[in-house]
Amino acid sequence: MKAELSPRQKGMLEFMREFMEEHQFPPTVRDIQAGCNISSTSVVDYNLRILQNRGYLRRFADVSRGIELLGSSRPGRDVVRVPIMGNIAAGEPLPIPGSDTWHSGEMETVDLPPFLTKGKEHVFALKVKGTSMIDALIADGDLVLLEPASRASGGEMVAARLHENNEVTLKHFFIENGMVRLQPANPLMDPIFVRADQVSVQGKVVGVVRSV
Amino acid sequence: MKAELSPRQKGMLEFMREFMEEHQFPPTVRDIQAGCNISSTSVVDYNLRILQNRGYLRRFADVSRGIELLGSSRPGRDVVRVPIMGNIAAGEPLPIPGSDTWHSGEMETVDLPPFLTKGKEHVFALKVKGTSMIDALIADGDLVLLEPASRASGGEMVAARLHENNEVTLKHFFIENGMVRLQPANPLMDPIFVRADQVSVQGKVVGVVRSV
DNA sequence: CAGCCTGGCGCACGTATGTTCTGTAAAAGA
DNA sequence: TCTTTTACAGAACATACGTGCGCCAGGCTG
Repeated sequence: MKAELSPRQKGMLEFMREFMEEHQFPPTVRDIQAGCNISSTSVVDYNLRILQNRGYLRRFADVSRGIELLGSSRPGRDVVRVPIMGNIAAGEPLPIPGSDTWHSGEMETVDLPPFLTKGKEHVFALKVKGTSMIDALIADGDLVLLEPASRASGGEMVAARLHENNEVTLKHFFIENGMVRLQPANPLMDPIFVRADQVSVQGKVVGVVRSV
Repeated sequence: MKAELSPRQKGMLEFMREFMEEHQFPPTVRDIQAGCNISSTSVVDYNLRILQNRGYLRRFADVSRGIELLGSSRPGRDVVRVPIMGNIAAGEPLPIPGSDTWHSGEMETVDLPPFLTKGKEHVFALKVKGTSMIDALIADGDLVLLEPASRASGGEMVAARLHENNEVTLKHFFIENGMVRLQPANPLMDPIFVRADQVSVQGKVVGVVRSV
């Protein structure tokens, strides 16, 4: 089977994407025919069939506009809605979501590409206030994405609360013979060592988003 | 006009949203009829008409599945497709897009929430290799979002090429009596001063995305 | 009560739309 | 050369689907 797409097939794909941008339903066979200057509906059907076999789309038999665009070039659709639970700042407790606080209704949210949350459930976002996270390569105004967790395995970036001064900090988490090592993401900075009962994990960091 | 929606109308709205999650085309009148246990298509049409008048949706006459859901609960839609033009690493030139290289066809892309690009045109992304951008609070593997530019005004974060060693670096850009000051985002680190003809701006940084 | 809304029902009509059948012509094998 | 495959054309067919019409049951109002 040939790997290349004919120019007509490429044109049809592009037209279908543009069409779905404008309306939010797929075009009919005759829409494609008119939009791509094709003289017969059977030609559209013919090429649609090919595009389907190559995995560019799926068709539903006997369903009007029954075309489902597949593959990488499908805009929209794959976004994950993540709630912004509040702020994170030095010296303040982390607003961890209880299962009760989980109405996404009327809470501020962001739509993010799924590669940032990678299937993790209950990911939430916090807005960073201040520069106290700078050793985690996180600046003022950044959005950190967290996954609720109370334990962590070696090397994961976590939001850790130090009982001593009740501060929350973002560090890489290691356990080394009974002690916890909190390693800043910036290799130029020194790690912190604390007793395991003097630190508690509040969540795992799954991503950071910065808008300048 | 009554403000409340009848339970049947709410059910129809919910059904339509669920339907569009599953497929990516709107349901027909008869789909809604079956999905909401309504005994006649005309009832569906009747309530659809009401929902349209209240601004919950738009309908296209004589078009199968010609229903366009409006309002806040429309996920997807607002995403910006940004091409990933390549890598950015210390000592390597920046792959700046020419207008010829602008076919989004067959190029790797990411869908991002629009607050990251904020209306800027031709934004593109580069994947950071290595830790050379660490003074800009950018880690290995981060995705930096750039807007093509050859000039910058005071304080903007730019991708600047130093002619001396032909390195590209991300810094805040300032002009101070004929000299250019490149200020790292990390306030603990010292700025670089160079002659204006010894540096060229390659683009403005508009955002950073990190997936851990 | 007659009128007149609202909300619902069933049906049938017409068109919008997917599908298929019959050809044609150029390219590709053999 | 003959055959096969690819790509397209045109038309007819079958059905998916929106829409309009008539009707009915309650709840008002005069």
